[in-house]
Amino acid sequence: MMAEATIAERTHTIGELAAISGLSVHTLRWYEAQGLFPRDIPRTPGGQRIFGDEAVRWLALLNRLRDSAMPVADMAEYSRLVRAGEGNEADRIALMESHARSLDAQIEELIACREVIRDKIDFYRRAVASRT
Amino acid sequence: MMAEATIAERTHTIGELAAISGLSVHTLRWYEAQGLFPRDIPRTPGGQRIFGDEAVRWLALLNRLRDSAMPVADMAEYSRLVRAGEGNEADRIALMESHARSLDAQIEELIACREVIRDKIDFYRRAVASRT
DNA sequence: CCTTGACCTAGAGTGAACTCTAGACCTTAG
DNA sequence: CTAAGGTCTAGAGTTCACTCTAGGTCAAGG
Repeated sequence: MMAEATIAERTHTIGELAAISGLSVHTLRWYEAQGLFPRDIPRTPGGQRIFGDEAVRWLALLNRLRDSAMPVADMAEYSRLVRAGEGNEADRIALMESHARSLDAQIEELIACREVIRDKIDFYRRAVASRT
Repeated sequence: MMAEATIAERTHTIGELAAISGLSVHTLRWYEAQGLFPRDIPRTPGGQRIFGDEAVRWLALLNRLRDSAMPVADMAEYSRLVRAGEGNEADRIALMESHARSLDAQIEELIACREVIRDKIDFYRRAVASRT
């Protein structure tokens, strides 16, 4: 029983993938044009895109990268490395480590900002309280 | 001695303020046009802007807000509240608390991203190591 | 078959936040 | 007084990351 395949890859239309990934259909097509997929997207005979679960996972990663302010150009560079296949791990590590450093800096910056904001809020609260 | 004033406010030209704040001269003029200063900037008889240390401190705050992704429109709203003077502390608190929540969300998001990136780096390191 | 809704491409348009240009004016050191 | 360099305004231009339009094509239900 269940002899066909161990991993059942589901396929998705671009509309389904949009619903799953939270990106718009327009954006997905634009992402493809920007080279943000690590392999060519197969098509139906009629020319419509067929995405696999691989694409779903890949977009989850891209969403992380974008949410941490990686420029699209850098995501494209990373996609290019993955597309090129094994052997360029050093480049991928370099790219990711550079981004990790940016991420550390962003987090530190935001924590400092939060302190400033909290001080402001405290200050206004006290100003209000002292006018009882 | 020193009878004139207890606080010696230094004045700055727009170029000096740009050097201090890290913003460009163009951006400072644009900020003023967007209503991002809590009071009118005085001018020389010839029409050139005169900034005080107050402006330096204000821009330090704006830089914090901008670095934590507050839209210019929100900074303008905050400036408007400060410009209006005492009495609207509740509004200022609401604005800042809303931003603090956004900040908390951003920080959480970035920490999650950092985990993903670190996992990726570890994965590539192991891939490289296993090819000794 | 036929309709209807999703999909296709190429390219134009949008919004945010700057960034720069042109041509005139101001300020200050010599 | 003059020259050099900073500043002025109004408005155009840029970059990024989408977002939408027009004019078609495709696929699935009835």
